[in-house]
Amino acid sequence: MAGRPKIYDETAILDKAVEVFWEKGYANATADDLLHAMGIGKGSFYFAFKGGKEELFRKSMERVVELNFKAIRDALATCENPVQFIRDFFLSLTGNDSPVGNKGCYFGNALIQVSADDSGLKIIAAKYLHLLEEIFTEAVQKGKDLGLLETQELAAALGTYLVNLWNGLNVTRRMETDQHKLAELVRMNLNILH
Amino acid sequence: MAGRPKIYDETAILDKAVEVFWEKGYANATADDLLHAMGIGKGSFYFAFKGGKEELFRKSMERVVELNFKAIRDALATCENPVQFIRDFFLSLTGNDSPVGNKGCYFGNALIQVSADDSGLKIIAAKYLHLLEEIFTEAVQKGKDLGLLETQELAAALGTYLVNLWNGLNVTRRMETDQHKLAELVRMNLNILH
DNA sequence: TTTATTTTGTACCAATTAGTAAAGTATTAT
DNA sequence: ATAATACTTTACTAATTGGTACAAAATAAA
Repeated sequence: MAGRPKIYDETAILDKAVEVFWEKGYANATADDLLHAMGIGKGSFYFAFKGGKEELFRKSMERVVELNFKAIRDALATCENPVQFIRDFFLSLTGNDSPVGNKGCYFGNALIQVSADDSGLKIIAAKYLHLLEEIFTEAVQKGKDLGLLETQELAAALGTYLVNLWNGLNVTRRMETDQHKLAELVRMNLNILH
Repeated sequence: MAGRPKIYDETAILDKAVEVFWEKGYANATADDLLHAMGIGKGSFYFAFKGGKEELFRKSMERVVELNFKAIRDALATCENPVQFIRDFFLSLTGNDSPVGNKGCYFGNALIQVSADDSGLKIIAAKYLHLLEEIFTEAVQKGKDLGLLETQELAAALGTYLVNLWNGLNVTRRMETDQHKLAELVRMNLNILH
């Protein structure tokens, strides 16, 4: 295999694209915004991402799953108290220093920002949110198996509950900056884990 | 006051604009889309809405509040069981025939779709979501006053809880089409009203 | 060194964007 | 009728959009 070598790191520029999409939203992020942030020219871009903006966004979603969801799943797999982990996870969302910030959920945003004709992207975003739901469900099941939960609710139902809480918080955070109210809101919701 | 009379009904074309914004999203709705749906020319449009798309959206938000939130508030004011009203309200969101459909919340959508530089619109959208929160809070307070609720939680905290549920459902509906799961999700959330 | 292969930079393009300018039309007040 | 006002139509513009074409450049293999 011969040929001129790439002068950029594929995942590095993908991370830059993620930043732009997350900050500006899918519809508002222009090709120029993205190219500038990625630091590559049009030729390189359309060579690497033949599908243009849509393909870039698809790959950026994969990257976000890789970076964020896998990390959560791994942490849950190794931690000894998955229920406490979930509590801490949601409470951390109420702070100013939240990893999510006020940028919201990458996939929830996508579901709302992507135009109707790009329904393929929406389906993928929904799929990844279902993955998050599964992660929550597994954590709850593990908590039950360990005898940390006495609730009669099914683990799957609680997984749905938690992904809905996640979806809600990512919107509510944008209308409500009072951290105490947010923390109180999370506390009330987490009462379901008993 | 003299002058050529308008040949269209101001609120009628506003309703058309609401449809387009709700269907396509703020960023994806082009001036052409809007003008075509409203059935007026550019001249008339920029005459009636000097601020262009942004002003149109601001007025469209007012219109949605007028049509939707005021109706909820009025219904709550006259109904005899506000708690049951809230239960019915949320359960109705889980059906296919939901008034919200899969278009989501006009204001939640706005918070996520509007670009960062249009922060004025976001502030207004957040304000209207706070209005919804107040409506929920009042309903809960009324339920408490009537002795329909024995919970120790404050009405305001429950109002926040309910607006967060609203925000969550409007996203979760887009990833989860199974109505039974949605109904179960709502049931679990409404257990907090006891 | 030549050739094949892969990547990059530049110039270009057609379509669409939001928005303006201005001439013309329909009405009321005088 | 005439003038003042309020609205509409049409044509235009300047900028930006995503995307393409293609020659030049950088490398590995022959």
